[in-house]
Amino acid sequence: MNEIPPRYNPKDAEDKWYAYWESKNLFAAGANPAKKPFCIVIPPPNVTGILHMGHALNNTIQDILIRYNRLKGQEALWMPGTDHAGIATQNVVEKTLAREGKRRQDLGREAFVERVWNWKEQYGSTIIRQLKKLGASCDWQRTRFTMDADYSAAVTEVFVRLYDKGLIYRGSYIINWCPRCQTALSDEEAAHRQLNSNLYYLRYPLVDSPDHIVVATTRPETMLGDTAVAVNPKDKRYKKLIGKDLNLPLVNRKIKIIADSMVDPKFGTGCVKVTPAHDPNDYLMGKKHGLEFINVMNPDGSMNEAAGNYKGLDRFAAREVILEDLRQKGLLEKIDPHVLSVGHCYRCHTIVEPYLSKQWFVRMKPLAHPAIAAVKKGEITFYPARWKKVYLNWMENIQDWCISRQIWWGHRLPVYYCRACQKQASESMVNGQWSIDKETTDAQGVIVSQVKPEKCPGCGSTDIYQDEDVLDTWFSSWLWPFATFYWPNFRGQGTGDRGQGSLNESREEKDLKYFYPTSTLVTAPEIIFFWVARMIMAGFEFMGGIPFKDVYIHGTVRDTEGKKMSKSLGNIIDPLEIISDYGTDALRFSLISITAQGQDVFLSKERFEQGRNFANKIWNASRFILMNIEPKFVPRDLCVFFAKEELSLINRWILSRFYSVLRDVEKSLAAYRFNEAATMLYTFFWHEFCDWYLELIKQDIKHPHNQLVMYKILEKYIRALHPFMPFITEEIWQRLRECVEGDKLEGVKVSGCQSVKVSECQSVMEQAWPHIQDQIIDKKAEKDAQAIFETITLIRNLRSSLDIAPDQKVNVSIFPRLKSKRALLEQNERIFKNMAKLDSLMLLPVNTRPPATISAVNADFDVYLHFSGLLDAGEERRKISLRIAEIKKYLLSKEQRLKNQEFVNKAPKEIVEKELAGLAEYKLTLSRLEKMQHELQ
RNA sequence: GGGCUCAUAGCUCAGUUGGUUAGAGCGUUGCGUUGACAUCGCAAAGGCCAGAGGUUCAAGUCCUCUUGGGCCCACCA
Repeated sequence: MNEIPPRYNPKDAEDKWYAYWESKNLFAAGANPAKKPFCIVIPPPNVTGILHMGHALNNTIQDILIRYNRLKGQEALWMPGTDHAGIATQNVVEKTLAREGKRRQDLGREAFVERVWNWKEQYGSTIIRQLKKLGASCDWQRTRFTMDADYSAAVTEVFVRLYDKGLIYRGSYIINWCPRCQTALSDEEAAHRQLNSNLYYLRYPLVDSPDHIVVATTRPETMLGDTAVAVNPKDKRYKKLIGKDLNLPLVNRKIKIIADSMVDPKFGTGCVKVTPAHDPNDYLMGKKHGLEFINVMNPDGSMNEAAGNYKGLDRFAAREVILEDLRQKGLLEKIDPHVLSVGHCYRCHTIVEPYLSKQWFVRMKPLAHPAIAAVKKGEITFYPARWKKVYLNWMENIQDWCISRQIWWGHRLPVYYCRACQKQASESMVNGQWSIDKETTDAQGVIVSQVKPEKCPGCGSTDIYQDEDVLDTWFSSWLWPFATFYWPNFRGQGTGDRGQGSLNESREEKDLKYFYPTSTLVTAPEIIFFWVARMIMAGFEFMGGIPFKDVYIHGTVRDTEGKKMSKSLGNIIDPLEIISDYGTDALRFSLISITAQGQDVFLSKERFEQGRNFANKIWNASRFILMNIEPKFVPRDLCVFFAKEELSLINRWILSRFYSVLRDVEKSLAAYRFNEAATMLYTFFWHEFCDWYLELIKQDIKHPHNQLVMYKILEKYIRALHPFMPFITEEIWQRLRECVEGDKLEGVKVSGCQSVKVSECQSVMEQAWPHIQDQIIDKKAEKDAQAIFETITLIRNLRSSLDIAPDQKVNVSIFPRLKSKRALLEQNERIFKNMAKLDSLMLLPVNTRPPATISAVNADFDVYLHFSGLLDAGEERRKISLRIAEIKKYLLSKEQRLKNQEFVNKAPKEIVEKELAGLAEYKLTLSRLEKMQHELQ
């Protein structure tokens, strides 16, 4: 046999097997009526994306689900792709332009977009390559991009349909404006953060009186756009001032004092300056009271003409100058420190400005309705369940969605205008149909059409131009679960090769029918509003039903301080570096085993050592087995073998343990408790299979029973571990296959529904997840073996307390307290001798301490270790009385419990019986200990 | 203002519907390296489960409050 190195080298295995899987097309999936579908759509990473720990966690979870369900015999499709990420990508390309000293305006729109495409072609697949390094088993041939022609067509069609239904409208409102990106943002894109700021108290003089009133504001620069001051109508302090005129300082504009119940008399001075063009509340008041809307800022955040002397100053510079000017005029009453939460652009972190502008919106309430009902009814389940509440709370208070962006990279709105008649047109048109009443506020003269109209349907002019804006990136992402299947304009005709159905049905259409709704969506909590909620709404609106059944929300990856890992904080741990240092499997396993359901993950580099060490352990155990498999070994069918042969306790024990663990792993995976599944697999392999089983059979490794069982457990275990650690399991599986080549391996090939010999499988990926064999689970064997192991540990403990060298043999006498346990010792004498390094094991006929021994007891046995030298009787007595005190404590608690009539009456029978059995056991142990102590007197 | 979440061993965290003596990894202590593995083995030490009440035969687990972290939402001038 080939030499196997004593250390697992991930680099050797990873690229090799990934290429192998791809070359065998093992990730591909398609409509297959013979199987049940299992589908996950990837949360499409930004094309500008670089793999970070959040991706690593997110995609590891998805890959585990996909690989697990694939092994379980489902048609498992993991749909991959990337997101064009409008603002983010535009920013990246603008930065590269800046290095050449250019701005996008220097190139012009067309050339700039061309440039972004070039950038995408060159760098856009970085994240895909990195996902492959992670082992992601996506069906890469299906890789989609949200700006692909087909996908864009879906986006356009959705816009037109919603407009046609009256669910999209254009209007002037206060939106979140990023002065750096110079675009509108949705409410979700303006991330609120606490800021230590000030509350400025300004004096506004009354026109007909020497008095003034005081307003409190956090943004004094907006006072230039004030067109009123509002007080609460019930506020006695100001009642008589309502309707009076004020002289707005610095601007010398006459503004009125108005009354509005929106004003909170308890905040500040109870007087609010009203700036309808720069604040959402003021906007509402402005509408209500017919105030003037004065915009004092340019799109870049500098002050405009309306700001008079302050024109050209940046908003924050203007703030300082205005405050100083007010101070000099004695109009700045005071400044109080004030904490407030301020919106920041989620792409560039600039403070957003509430800004009045004309934008496009989606009316959300009608869309939300079925999406709320679906989650309430349990059609969609959130894991962990608490996110359901968060989702519902948001959905029930949903606001209209601002979808237009003033950038260049993205899907352009399918909205056109006629230069010749736009001013006159009073109607809007959708796809050639004029409609009059759209309930839209500001849509006159609008032509909404999937393709650019050749001439104006109103006046016949050909002077038609398209709206400059593009759509919010999420306006394309929300279609991801079905637009990735080429909805609604399926391409090919009758090309489906696996499914049945109409000949005219394209392969894509069949796939969509087969895989939709998808199975599970795996994502992070911060995406629930951006994406999850909107996908559910889009699912109902366009597909008539839910887009996925389960939503698994995992935690956020943080550093050891609890801070979110981010490049700007400089606290990232690069997954690729971990892969390079420890291997992909180590990265995956470590990540998954520390991610309790939905809890945030606090990461340090050391955490990955556990995964690396585990991989190495698996490697060496496999190496040991491969080195010890007999050349003529035939891997017979385990179940047949088990039924026919009389197996030793140890073999029955490990087989039972394997299937017990497997059952628990399945349960945990079904409940999305990945860490639990990983930990169970880890503990079983390391601490049961390696520490005990392999050590136990070492002496007799050529025995055919041991040969078969060790081989079978390893081979099955490898299959069960594969979803978690795909590379090392493939490497070992291939070596096992090689080692028993020519023989019929047990198992069922996954593809197709026919049973196929494993020897025909070319990868562990084609194998089936091990089938649980209930008849092999043997709780009695597990308990007996446990008793033996505990006793061996007890003897080792005694040896250790006497500093007996590990290789020095000793003699032990044991008294079994119950006759029924005697056979355990007799039949497994060899095990004791090997594992505890015994010269002899004597079974005591009577319970009397042999001379020159130290003792210990457990639930079943009294153990005496013979040694040469003098017994320190005092020390021995001390040990025993400690133990007696301990046992008495337990005994007492049990006695009290059992004395309690209510416990006996109300507790379930099994619990009471357990307590009774425990009581008897402790009594027996106690009497033994007391006798021992007596003998020592 | 509303909601969520966390507090368990020196550190980082598990602990499913309440049920014997609360677990893991790392770290610590002692012993051990000619054949699977020192990325290892054997043995050990280490916990009033944040605090206070309550429900229950039974609470780390359920309820209420308190203290101290973290997060999210809201039209906090």
